[in-house]
Amino acid sequence: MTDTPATPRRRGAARTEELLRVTLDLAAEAGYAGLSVEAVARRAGVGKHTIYRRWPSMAALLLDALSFVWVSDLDYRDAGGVRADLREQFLRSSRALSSPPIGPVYRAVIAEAQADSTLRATLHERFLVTVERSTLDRITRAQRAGELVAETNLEFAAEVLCGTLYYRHLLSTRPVDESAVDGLLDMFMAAYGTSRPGDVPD
Amino acid sequence: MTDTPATPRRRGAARTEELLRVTLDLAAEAGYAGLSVEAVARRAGVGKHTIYRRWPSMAALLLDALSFVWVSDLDYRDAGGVRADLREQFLRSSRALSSPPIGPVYRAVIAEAQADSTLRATLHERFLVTVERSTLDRITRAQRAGELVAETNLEFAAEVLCGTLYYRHLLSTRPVDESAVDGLLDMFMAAYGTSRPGDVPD
DNA sequence: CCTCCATCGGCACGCATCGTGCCGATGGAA
DNA sequence: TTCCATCGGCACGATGCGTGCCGATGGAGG
Repeated sequence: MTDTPATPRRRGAARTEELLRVTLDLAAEAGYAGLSVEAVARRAGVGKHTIYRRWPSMAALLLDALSFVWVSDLDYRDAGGVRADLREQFLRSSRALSSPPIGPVYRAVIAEAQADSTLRATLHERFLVTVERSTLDRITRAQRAGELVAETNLEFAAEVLCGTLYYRHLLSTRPVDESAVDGLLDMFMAAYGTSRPGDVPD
Repeated sequence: MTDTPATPRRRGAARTEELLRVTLDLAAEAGYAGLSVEAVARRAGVGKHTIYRRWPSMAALLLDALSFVWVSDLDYRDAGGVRADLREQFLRSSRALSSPPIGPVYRAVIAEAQADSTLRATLHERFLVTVERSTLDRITRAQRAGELVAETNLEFAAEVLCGTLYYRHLLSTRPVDESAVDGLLDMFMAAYGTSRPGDVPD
């Protein structure tokens, strides 16, 4: 996406990064509306070719722009119990996902993906699955630590956790706030936690 | 009788219903691509005014078209236990949601909704919340029947159930099949069921 | 320091869709 | 039979898409 090792990019890489920034700026200001190749080119003072030379479509540009700011924002350190760690990460990524740069770009990608199954697969693989996987890693460690019951289908649990949050973010109008995250974790721990229900640590 | 085979130029309500059908046909054949006011007008042999006189935008048409075939497909009868009932309904609506007429139209609405928060609210209220509510009703009855533990936040549980399925349908590339529904219900019953295998209630 | 040419900005094209305006035809109700 | 709301058809300006062509520019190779 940045440069090719065979052909030396002269002004290429700098332009590429600038275009990503312009795309994010545009998204932060105008939202999903006004996100178009023409608009990015106009705003950057750039010919449309300079964009099409790098990305085959607006959707591809949006995906790269998203990668540019959404650098694996989920970083599960084992700081507290599994519940506290999940809670912190969910709240953190929820804040990022609903704030100007990322939110509108994510929406735009979702919209474009509805028309293009290849793009949808890319979106799923590059963002949704990534988030699920890091969540899965964290709860796998929790299972090994005895915090979760042994016979749990952790992959599906990770999907339910992340899917519910994405559902709220991208399809519903409800906010992803503390009560939502707490409710979700209540259900998760009630289903798979080894501590007794009614006993809510952390 | 307006059965003249030449040009039965219908008016009013007849035209409205015909336009909804044409929209669904178009979606079933061409999918999300090719869903436009122009395309519907062309296909129906109709002036664009005839469409704009009825719906303010393509998105509104799509919402009505969706209502036209998605007539509260969730009908929870209390046939078996809560798990069996949920399972049946989830599988049934999943089949409907992924088949030609409804699937593409739903995708189109999702895409349009990303650009219009009013539309997104309408979509949420008219479809997502409706499904959640009928699910909530069923599990509320289950709670009264003693199948679910008393202190459960049922509203949130209904959202998690429906949200996970919608996440799979509309954002991921995984199919909503029996194993997905079973996995989801496993988690739900493990969290809130009163007869939990391997666990000692109370 | 100079030459070369890949990349650059700018402009224009053909196509498509949007939402609107206008016109003459049509057909259901009075 | 008359009337007029609705209709189909056509055209418009605006916008975005993806591409083609131009002359300018500036970094790398000599």
